[in-house]
Amino acid sequence: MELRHLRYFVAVAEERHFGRAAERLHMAQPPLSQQIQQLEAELGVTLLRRTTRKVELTRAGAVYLDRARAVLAAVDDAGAEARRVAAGLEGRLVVGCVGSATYSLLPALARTLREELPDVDFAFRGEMLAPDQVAALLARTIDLALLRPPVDHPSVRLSTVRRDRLIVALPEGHRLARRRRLGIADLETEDLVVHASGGRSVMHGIVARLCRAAGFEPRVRHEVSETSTLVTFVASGLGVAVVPEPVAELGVTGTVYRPLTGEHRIDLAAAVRVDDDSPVLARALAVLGELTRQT
Amino acid sequence: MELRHLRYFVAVAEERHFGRAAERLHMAQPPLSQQIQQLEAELGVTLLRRTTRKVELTRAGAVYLDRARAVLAAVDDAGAEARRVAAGLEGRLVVGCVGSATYSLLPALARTLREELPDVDFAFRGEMLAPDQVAALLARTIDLALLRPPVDHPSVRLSTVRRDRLIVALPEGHRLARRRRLGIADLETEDLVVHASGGRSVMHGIVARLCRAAGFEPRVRHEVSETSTLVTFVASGLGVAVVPEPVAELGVTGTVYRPLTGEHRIDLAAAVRVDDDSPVLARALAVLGELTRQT
DNA sequence: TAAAAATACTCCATAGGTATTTTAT
DNA sequence: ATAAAATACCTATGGAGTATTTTTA
Repeated sequence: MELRHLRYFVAVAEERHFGRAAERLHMAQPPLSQQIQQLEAELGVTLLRRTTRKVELTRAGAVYLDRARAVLAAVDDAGAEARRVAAGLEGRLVVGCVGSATYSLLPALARTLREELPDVDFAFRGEMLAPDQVAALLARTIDLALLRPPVDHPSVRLSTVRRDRLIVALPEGHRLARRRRLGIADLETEDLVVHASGGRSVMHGIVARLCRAAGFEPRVRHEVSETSTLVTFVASGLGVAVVPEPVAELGVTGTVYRPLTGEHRIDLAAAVRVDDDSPVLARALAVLGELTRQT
Repeated sequence: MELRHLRYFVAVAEERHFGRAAERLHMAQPPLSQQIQQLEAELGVTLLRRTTRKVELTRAGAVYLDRARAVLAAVDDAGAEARRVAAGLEGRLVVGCVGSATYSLLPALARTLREELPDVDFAFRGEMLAPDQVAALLARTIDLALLRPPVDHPSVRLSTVRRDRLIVALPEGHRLARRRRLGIADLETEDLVVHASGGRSVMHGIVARLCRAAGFEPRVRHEVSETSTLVTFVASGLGVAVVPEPVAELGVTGTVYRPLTGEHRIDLAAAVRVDDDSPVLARALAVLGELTRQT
C-alpha cells in the first residue's frame, strides 16, 4: 500500500463520484477505479458501495476515511517539523554559564532566545565553573557553555563573546572607596573574597597571578562558590574582591565598585562541542553574537 | 512522496547502513540510496549524515524517524480498524425497546451484547412506544427497535423475536386472584390500567379489541406511560391489567399474575431500517436470535 | 586500501491513459 | 436512455537491477 491509495480514496470519498475525483486528481477515471479496488483488496474490506447512480461510504469506509485523512496530515506535519528542526526553529538546548555572567548576560540571552526562537526548549544553568562546564559539555548535559578561558580540550571549540574589564568590589565606606581608581598594589593589605578553590575557578587563578606579578601573596580570607555570595560577603565588610565588570550590575546594596588600573581584562567565551551540528545551536550562537554586538 | 519512502528511511535509520537496510528490504543498495535522496530532496531536509564509514541521523532525521514510524503504524492500524468495523466487531448501535420487554429481554440482551462484542459502543433506550421507535429508526436515532407489531412502513423490516402469552396482573388479595386462570369476560366489571393513549400503544389497542370481541367496552380507569408504573398502579389496587407474560418478571411486590385463557399472544419483533447494512447490526441480530433460541 | 555510498545505465513492472462494455436507474 | 463505474488493452514513467566510480577513514 502507498500514500497514493489513501489520497485517491480520500478524493473519491469526498467527491462521492469517481469521475469528479479523477478530475480533481488530474487523472483518468479507470486507473482511479483500479487503485481503489487495489486498496480494498489489500485491506480485505469494501470501503465504498457504488452503483452507477451514487457512491457511498460503508461504515468501515467512513472509519478508514478518518484515519486516512489523519495519516496524510501526519505525513505533511512530519515534513514540516523536520524542516523546522533543520532550520533550528525547534529543538532543545541547555546553556551553562559561569557565575560572573549569570546575572547579566544569561538573563538577557534567555530573554532574547525565547523571543527569537519560541519553539525551542531552552534550559539555563548558571553559576557553573569552567571545568564543570567542559565536563557537562562532553557529557552532553549542556550544549553551550559560557565560561572563562582557557579551555584546552580537542572536543571543545571556543569563541570569544566579549572581554570584561576587571574592577574591585568594596564595601560601602571602605577606605579605598574614596579613590577614583585602584591598582593591584592597593590590595596587598586587604582581605580578599574569592571564588571556589582547588584552582577550579579561573577568576581565582587570575587574581592570584595578578597579585604575585605585583610582588605579593594575596590574603585570601573567604572562598565562596557563587558570585552572588561573593558580592554579599563584600557588602558585609568581610573583604574586597576583584571581579569582572558585569558583576557590578548585580546591584547589591552596600557595595561600590572601582576600576582597576592597567587595563586588566578577562575573556568570556562560548564553548561548544566541535562535532555538534545542531541547527538550534547555530541559531543560538547567532543570537548570542547579535546580543553582544549590541552592547 | 509515498509510504515506500518512509519504509526505506526507517530501515536505513535503524540499520545505520544502506547495504544492510537494502538487504532487509529485499532490494539492491543503489535504488535505496536514490529513494532516500528523493525523500530528502522533497522534504528539503538532510535526514542522514553519511560517510563511507558510518551513517547517522541528523537531528531533523531523528525527529522524522519518530514521525515516520508513527505514520506507518497508523496506516496498519487504520486497516485493522476498518476490518474490525467491517466484521461488526467495532462500531456503535442504539437499541430501542418497548416497555413490556424493557425489564426482561433488554437487560439480558445488553449483557450478552456487551460480552460478545466488547468493542461495540451500545446504547439502550427502554419504554419506547412502537410508533416512536419507528420514527426513531427513520430518524437514525436508534438502529434496532424491539417493538410490538404491526408496523407497516416500506423502510422498516420486521422479524419476530418471540410470541408472548398474555396474562392478567392483579393486586394481591384481589377477588380474581383466587382463580387459577381468567377469561377476558372476567374483566368486564374490573377497572383497567392500560398503556398510553391516542392509540399509540399497541397493547392498549389489543386489550380494547379483546374486550370488544367479548362483547363489552373496557373500563379504562388509568393510563400510564411506563410498564413499571402500570404494575405499580396494579399493586396499589387501582385496577387490573392485561400484560405480556415477561412483565411478571419485574417482580413488583403486591402483584400477582394469572394466565388468560384462549391462547392470546402478542408478537415481539425486531425492527431495522431496510437499507441498514451495518455489520454491527447484523452481529447484534445474530446475538438476539441466539438469546431467544435459548429461552 | 578497503568498505560503503553514490553514479551511470538498463530494464521491466505497473501506474496511468484510451477505448469500450456493463450496469443500474 | 443515460450516466457512471468497470473492464480490456496499451503506453511510458520511474522504480529497481547491474556495473562502476567516488569517497573517506
